Amino acid sequence: MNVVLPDNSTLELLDGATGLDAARAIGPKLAEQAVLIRANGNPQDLRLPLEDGQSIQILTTRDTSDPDALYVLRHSTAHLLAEAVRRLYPGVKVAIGPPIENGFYYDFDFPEPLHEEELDRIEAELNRELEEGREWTREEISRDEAKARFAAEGEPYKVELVDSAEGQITLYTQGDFTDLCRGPHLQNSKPIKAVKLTSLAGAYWRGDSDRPQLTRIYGTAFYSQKDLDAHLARLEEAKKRDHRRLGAQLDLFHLSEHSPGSPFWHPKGMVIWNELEDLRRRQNLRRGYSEVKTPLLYDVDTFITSGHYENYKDNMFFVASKEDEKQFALKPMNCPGHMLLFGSALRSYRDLPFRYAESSTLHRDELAGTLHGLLRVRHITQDDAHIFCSPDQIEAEIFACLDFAAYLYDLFGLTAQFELSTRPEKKVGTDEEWDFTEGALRAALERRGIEYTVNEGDGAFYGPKIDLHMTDVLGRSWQMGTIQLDAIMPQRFGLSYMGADNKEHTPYVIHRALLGSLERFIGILIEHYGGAFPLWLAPVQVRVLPVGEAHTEGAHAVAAKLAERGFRVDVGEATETIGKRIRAAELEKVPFVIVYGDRESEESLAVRERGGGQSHESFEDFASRLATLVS
RNA sequence: GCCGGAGUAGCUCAGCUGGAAGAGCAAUUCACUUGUAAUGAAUAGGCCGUGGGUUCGAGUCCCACCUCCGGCUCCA
Repeated sequence: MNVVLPDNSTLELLDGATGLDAARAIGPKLAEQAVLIRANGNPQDLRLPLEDGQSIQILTTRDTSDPDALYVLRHSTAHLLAEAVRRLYPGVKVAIGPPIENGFYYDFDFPEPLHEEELDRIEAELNRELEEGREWTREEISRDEAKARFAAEGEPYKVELVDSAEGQITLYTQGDFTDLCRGPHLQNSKPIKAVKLTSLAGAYWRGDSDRPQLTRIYGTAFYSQKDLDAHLARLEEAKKRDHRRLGAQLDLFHLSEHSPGSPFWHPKGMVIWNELEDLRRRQNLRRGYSEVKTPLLYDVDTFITSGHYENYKDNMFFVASKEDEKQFALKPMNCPGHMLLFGSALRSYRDLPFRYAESSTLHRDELAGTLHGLLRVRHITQDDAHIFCSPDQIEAEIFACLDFAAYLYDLFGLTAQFELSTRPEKKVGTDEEWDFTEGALRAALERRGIEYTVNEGDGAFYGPKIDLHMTDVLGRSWQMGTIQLDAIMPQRFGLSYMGADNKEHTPYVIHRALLGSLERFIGILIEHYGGAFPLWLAPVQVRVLPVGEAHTEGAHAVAAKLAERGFRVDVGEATETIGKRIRAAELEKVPFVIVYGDRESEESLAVRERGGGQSHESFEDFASRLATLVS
């Protein structure tokens, strides 16, 4: 048979030849260094046979940054970790250990709790295995045989995994450890040059919080120590951009134990907040939305009607009134308020769609362990809107939402990943309704040519949704915008409009937030810009520094003239050396610094840009340059 | 909520086997009057997260709680 090599040449092999055979046919050195084969683009174990006509690419220890090559390296390292743990902790049960982005993990059920300090000991044992060297062997066995084998070893998790595994059951063995595994794996442990166990965490078996919690050990591995060092250095750099660190450093916000999960916005943080609010208002106005304001507090009946009480009561804050028997709740979302608003008058099809916009304070009693700086809060502010429309208006409205989102994300140079979430188990409404709403969202994405992934069963209880996700500096994915199509809640609130046929019809509602939560969006922006905001968002846009006390008056005059033109400007008084004040401005990431001394005048200002560039220009030139930059 | 870790000055952190709470930066004052990333000196600043316990003696050891960090679960 023949296979095609990356240079398009053909390699002739015996029938049934494996990837390793192909490597050997090319050269012994290549065979030694081979870690994985890509057959028609798919990663495949070297031990598996090739097929006639396949195009193949052999990955070696030199493909140190190829994602597939790193995956196989880390997957094999995870198996070495399991071997080491089993040797050090008799009685431990092994669960599952896949490679992940930037590393791998392995889940164990330890007889005694494991503590972080013990990671060093495990890492040492793993390195000892590497020194001894390990070879992997692969075998295919029957399902029953595999179950019997793992049952005999006292590995109940593995037995369960065999039951749910699809296709041929394969085992990989190295040292005295055999694991149920689909592969692929390295030939031997020689390519593993650098290993680090990074952290310890609890993780529920099969991701189910009703099942036992296992101990997860995270680690990473590389083809060279240099790559590991670079990876760790990158992590350190990323931590410097962490919005929680920059938030304090730039004096934007803080969090307090007196109100966990609710940011205190400082004056400088509020500047950014208000710029985003202005942006939201301007764009909503331009796109036909109407600003509304609905209460923060509602009787519980409202949330029973909406269905939120049943689904989310554990995450709501309840409030008692001394005069009223009724119990109240702080709104965790705006939809019921907007439903009541729509239902407050008789509506005509001629007036549809209604686009109610409100950026209101919401409270959600999130579990303590899930709070995370600005990215997961209890006090949440969405740039929310609800569009009440007729069936024939749905498509155009969804298109408009997608375009609006694209406009906003482009403005910040952010790229979102789109996800379509479909009917969940706890859905309300009929399958026919869901077929319609899911179909409408899917069609909108496809007709706009947007790439998306599908999260089956991840929709809201009242409708499917398109979510826009962003990644933070440490690679964690967060939901930003969401566009949801709802056929259910308007029915539950008994909403209707009069149609052209003089009959009552139930409107559809599109729930949408595009920035998502203002808190979270600002958190993402802080990390995205590393605190160096573009001029229009910068809390202080220009700082004027008088060289000496004699220049104080002149500096204030320049500052006042800039403030008059609408720029955010302050003066760094001459109480310290000019060098120190410039340094402070750089650390605060102020976009422009004007040094004002004997040599300066309105005709010639000394302008320093963030990062160090210097120029001389007249006040008028500088002011018009700023005006261009913020527009 | 669950697993593991951490809470010492406004910030970043030291404080060993229990024996008189420290440094740098920031702040304040004084001197210097400054030219593009740190002038010098002095001063002030602490319920060592909170509550309980062990001890002659607790920042240090034990218990509970709170908050934060890394994950898991959850995220309308």
